[in-house]
Amino acid sequence: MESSNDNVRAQMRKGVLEYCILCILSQKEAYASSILEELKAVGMLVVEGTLYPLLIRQKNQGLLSYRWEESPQGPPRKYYVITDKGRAQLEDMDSAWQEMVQSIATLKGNHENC
Amino acid sequence: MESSNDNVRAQMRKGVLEYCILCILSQKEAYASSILEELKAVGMLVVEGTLYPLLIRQKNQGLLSYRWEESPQGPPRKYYVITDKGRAQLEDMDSAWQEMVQSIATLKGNHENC
DNA sequence: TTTAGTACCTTGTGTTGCAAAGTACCAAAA
DNA sequence: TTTTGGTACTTTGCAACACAAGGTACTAAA
Repeated sequence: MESSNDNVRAQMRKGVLEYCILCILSQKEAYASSILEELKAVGMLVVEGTLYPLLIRQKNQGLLSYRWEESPQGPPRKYYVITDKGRAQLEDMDSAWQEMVQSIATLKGNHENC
Repeated sequence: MESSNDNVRAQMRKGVLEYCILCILSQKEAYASSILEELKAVGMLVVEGTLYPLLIRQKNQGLLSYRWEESPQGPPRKYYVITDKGRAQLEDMDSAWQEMVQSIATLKGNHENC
């Protein structure tokens, strides 16, 4: 049996990834592989099969757009760009995240033994 | 179209609810309705159809056990109790949660405009 | 021409939260 | 007694999601 630890983290990541993507793209344009690198750098491991459908979903929702750009090496890259609608959603998610952090802090405060 | 805000929060809750339940039960035994009240009190709104299957899952995983107790009014209550295995998992989730909070803080640090 | 590296995409599976509806116990009112 | 309302637990069907695995395509070097 593998460590249950991995599964715990995988479950917690759900629903937060979309927030991370918008956060990254709010600063600068990026293509999928570079986003994967950035997430990996902060300890949020994600795989391609998760990220690509997520980017496509966010594009279809109007949160992102993209443009193609030549790569110095290899096939062209699809650079994603956050839209105004995406920035608005990011603000919503920012509030939602902070509220959730607060909720759990309160729960832990009520139950010191956590 | 309804506020996208609700959906944002619903998505973020995923994977964190299990953590909240263990946190609440780590302090004292509780039955489903009282857990719902406590979650509502800290702003983590959940409905019955979510909580009951979750409790059953955790019980089947050996994280919880339960006992029946008479109610002063109405049908008997199913009091859930955290097990040693549940406490171990709670420690894992505690680490996982803190790491995720840190990851997002780092992402936001890298991108001040978030 | 073949190989290696980079990049993007799709399919199938299992898990999960939720809405909605159902079952059952109890006590007070009709 | 029967009905009503409150409390509590359960189940079913659905949609969204992360992920594993496999696939396609472009480029350049061997």
